[in-house]
Amino acid sequence: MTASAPTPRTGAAFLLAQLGAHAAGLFAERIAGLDLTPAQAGLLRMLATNPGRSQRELAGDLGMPPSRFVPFADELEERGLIERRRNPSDRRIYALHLTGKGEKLLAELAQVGMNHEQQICESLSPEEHGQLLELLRRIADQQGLHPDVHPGYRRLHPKPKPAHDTP
Amino acid sequence: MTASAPTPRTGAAFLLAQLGAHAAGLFAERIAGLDLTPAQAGLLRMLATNPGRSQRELAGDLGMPPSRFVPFADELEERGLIERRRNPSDRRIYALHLTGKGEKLLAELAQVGMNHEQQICESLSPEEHGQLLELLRRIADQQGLHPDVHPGYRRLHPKPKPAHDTP
DNA sequence: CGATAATGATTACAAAGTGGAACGATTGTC
DNA sequence: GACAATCGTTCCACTTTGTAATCATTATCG
Repeated sequence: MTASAPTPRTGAAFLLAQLGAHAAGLFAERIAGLDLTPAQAGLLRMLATNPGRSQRELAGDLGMPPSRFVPFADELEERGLIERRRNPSDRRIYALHLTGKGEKLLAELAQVGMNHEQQICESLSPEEHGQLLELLRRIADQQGLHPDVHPGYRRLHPKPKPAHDTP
Repeated sequence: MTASAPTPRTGAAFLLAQLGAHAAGLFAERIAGLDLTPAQAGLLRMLATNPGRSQRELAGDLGMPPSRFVPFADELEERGLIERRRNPSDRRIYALHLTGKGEKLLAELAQVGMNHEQQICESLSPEEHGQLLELLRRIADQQGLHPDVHPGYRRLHPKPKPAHDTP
């Protein structure tokens, strides 16, 4: 076969971007069954691990302007998944918390995440899966990525799903 | 340290999505110096490896509707990077080709890609880098991903670069 | 202690991005 | 030779996006 390739056309960085978008899209499809977007799921997880933060902080971590965070949180609050609590010492701030319903949904979300993980890593042996995890964690750590947020959360609506059954 | 984690909060799938978005964003910043978006770079590469295809085909691979592909290709043509050639046997079709200028830019792009790869995999030994490549390729292959396109190409404008020098 | 600046949440709004439908031109089918 | 299909393109309504202005509350400071 031919030898020299001008570009490493399938370098690790490109594969990461490609697989990342693929995995993110697949995950978005899965959680659409729970009426959640990736950004919404991300917020729920953030609130679970770190409750009581202000909206501005959360918006910052999600990479979206505060103005768009408001209706974003509104919907989740109307659905009874999160709660806005006033801070008595500083009444400007809304401390966001997960409701019981929100925690329940988060549990379902965890299950979905497990299935998703399995689907993505289907072609890997348990040892290889462990290897991959370690390599990815190392890179993520060295690149200074926070454990809960990724830049893709900026986008609210992934897409309205042109399904495969409507002719 | 604490033991049970309700969710594999840093599973491989999540890390892939996170790192993928990170790598894609970083790459977008790099090629912004060449006045290119990821989608534009993707098209150039597609034309290099597979010239003469129709606009509809290319739009399909890029995941965008033909209506948006037209101005997208227009700009690249105005900049003299690609060429629309009429097919004598079927005058409906425009066969897209890379110009000399386009090939030249693609070479620069390859260089950028190498630097980018190095930056992402900085924390890995050569052996580990090879391991990662093999694992990612296996997954990508099993997930049915084409070697040249990834779903992130759907988006045209990555962002207007909020630089770090303008107060 | 009262005026002023600063911060958080929210609203208003203009600009841009997006996909689907409609339109000529050309080609395949029968 | 009429009719459906295909390609490139234009048109357009709809949504998404970020910035600026607004209101309430708190810190600063003379």
